[in-house]
Amino acid sequence: MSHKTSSAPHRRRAYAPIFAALADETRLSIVAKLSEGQHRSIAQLTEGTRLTRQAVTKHLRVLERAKIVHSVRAGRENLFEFDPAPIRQVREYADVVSEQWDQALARLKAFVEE
Amino acid sequence: MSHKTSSAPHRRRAYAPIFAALADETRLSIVAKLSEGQHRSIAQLTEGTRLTRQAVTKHLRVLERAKIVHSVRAGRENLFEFDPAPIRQVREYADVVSEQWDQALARLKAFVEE
DNA sequence: TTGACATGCAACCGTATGGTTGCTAGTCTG
DNA sequence: CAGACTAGCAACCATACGGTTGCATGTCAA
Repeated sequence: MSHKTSSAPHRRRAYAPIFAALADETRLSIVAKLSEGQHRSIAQLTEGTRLTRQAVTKHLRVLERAKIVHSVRAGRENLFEFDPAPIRQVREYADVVSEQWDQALARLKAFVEE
Repeated sequence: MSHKTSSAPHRRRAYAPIFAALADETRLSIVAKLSEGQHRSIAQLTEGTRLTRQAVTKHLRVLERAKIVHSVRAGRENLFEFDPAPIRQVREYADVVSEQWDQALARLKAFVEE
């Protein structure tokens, strides 16, 4: 085995769906709100925006599919909570790519200085 | 000023377009290839995939618009190179959200333990 | 100069996406 | 129970997206 052989479940390259879920301003602000720690109902999350509740619901489903968020029924309302794992994967992706790039630069520098 | 007041240009919340550019497997593999350090022509980048050169070109334009990549004309070919700044922004985003979440958990824990 | 090669441009296509509206169905509360 | 509130479902719409094909253009090399 070479490096980093599944220290965490990892889900091998499922980055695109996560990025897709984050590729929308509305969704980003929902994530921002929920990452504050408090769970919120759909109505609450709709409040700030000038969108319909339905639109917000759709966005929440997208975030839910990407596991960035999960919902819990509480009586008549549906409370959404933040789930940190995918965001950590995003960070991991950025780290891997950045590191690969840095190493490439280092090799280039070493070659030029010879 | 509170914290981290523009240590870099920062471009204040333009995360969504970056995530959108990364929300596609094809584009992710292009990024993976280019972050190895070597610049590549469109034809070269098309080689591995079973896509048309045109499709790859479109993906490259998307990455270009997001500043993840830039192209340099070299005779009859167009060489694309990786640009690390947006990926660093991605990492920064993940850091900010993760930290906010961690702090929320810490506050909760402190409250419970009181 | 003539191909062969590397791209660019434009039109076209099917499907996904972001939003809306209208209507229905649980769930509290007075 | 009745009304108010929270949410789900479905249909519909315009536009964006991923891909393709066809044709034109620029460039290198024999």
